Amino acid sequence: MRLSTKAQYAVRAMVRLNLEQKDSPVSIREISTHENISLTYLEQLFAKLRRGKLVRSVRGPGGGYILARPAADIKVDQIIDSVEETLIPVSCMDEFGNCACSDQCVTHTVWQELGERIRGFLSSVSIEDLTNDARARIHRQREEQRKTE
Amino acid sequence: MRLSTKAQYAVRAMVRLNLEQKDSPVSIREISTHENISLTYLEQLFAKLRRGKLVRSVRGPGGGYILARPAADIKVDQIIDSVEETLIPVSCMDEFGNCACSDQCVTHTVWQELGERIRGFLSSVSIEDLTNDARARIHRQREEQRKTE
DNA sequence: GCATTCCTGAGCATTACTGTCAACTATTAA
DNA sequence: TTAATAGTTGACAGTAATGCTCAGGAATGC
Repeated sequence: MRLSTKAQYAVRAMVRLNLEQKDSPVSIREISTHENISLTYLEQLFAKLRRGKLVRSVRGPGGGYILARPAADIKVDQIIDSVEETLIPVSCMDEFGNCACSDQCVTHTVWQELGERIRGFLSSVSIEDLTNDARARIHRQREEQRKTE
Repeated sequence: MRLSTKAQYAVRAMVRLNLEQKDSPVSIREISTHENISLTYLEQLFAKLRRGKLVRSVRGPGGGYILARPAADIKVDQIIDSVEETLIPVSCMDEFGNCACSDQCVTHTVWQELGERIRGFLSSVSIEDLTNDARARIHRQREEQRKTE
């Protein structure tokens, strides 16, 4: 029951993009350095994020990526959808809860409800939330570092 | 974000065990037929369920497995734990929410909370619940079949 | 003792994941 | 126009996990 690193990377990259984004686009290289993710792999992920209309690309010198919408309007479940990771916990079921099993699954209900809870939670969390959270954590760590010095 | 079939099989097998269990033990063969799961594979799963103290085994002719506790006291998360599937969505985090990442994960919070929600939900669902649910579904299907005849 | 059932460990094919590589296209500064 | 920057695409390969089989062994009831 693990999220693929692809999905994790995508969320981290989006948060980082929002952290670094001021007025100008943020290059993939910058995100790669900060998050320690392979540059070529990030290219793949951002292609998908662009197709999912979560980011826009700016080409040419000084180019990079920018969020396509305000960070508060981008939810974690949308990011995961964009990189084509499913949030449905079993493979015999589609997104509407229909089950492909020939005879009735005796366990249908749990998985359906579980999927709904997972999506429900992830659709309630925005990039903005996570960015604020990250800022607070970075701040706290600096404070503690100062104390020990 | 898929549950392994191992975990799904284990839950289905437990529900089936409760469905078929009257006074005498239920053999793996019986469960295999009903749930259409390979017999030898089920043997592996039941070995783990036994180690997890969710079932007890009775050897010899007429033997099989019985639930180690009342069905209402066996929760789905315990079954999944027994077959060694994790409910933590990311690999850098342990069950207490401690993160192994060298620099701080900017996305730590979501995954931790998501994991807690998943476990919270699955620990609220018992084998008894699922069995009742399965009985109701079987009943409903029979009714509909009668109508179309 | 013999059939039935559980028990155990080794092994193996397939798939999915993670990432690299190489070539290409688009945009812009100079 | 040309060089530089940056994104775009598709093929592919190594690794790890998954899902499952097989071959035997051990306990038990009749």
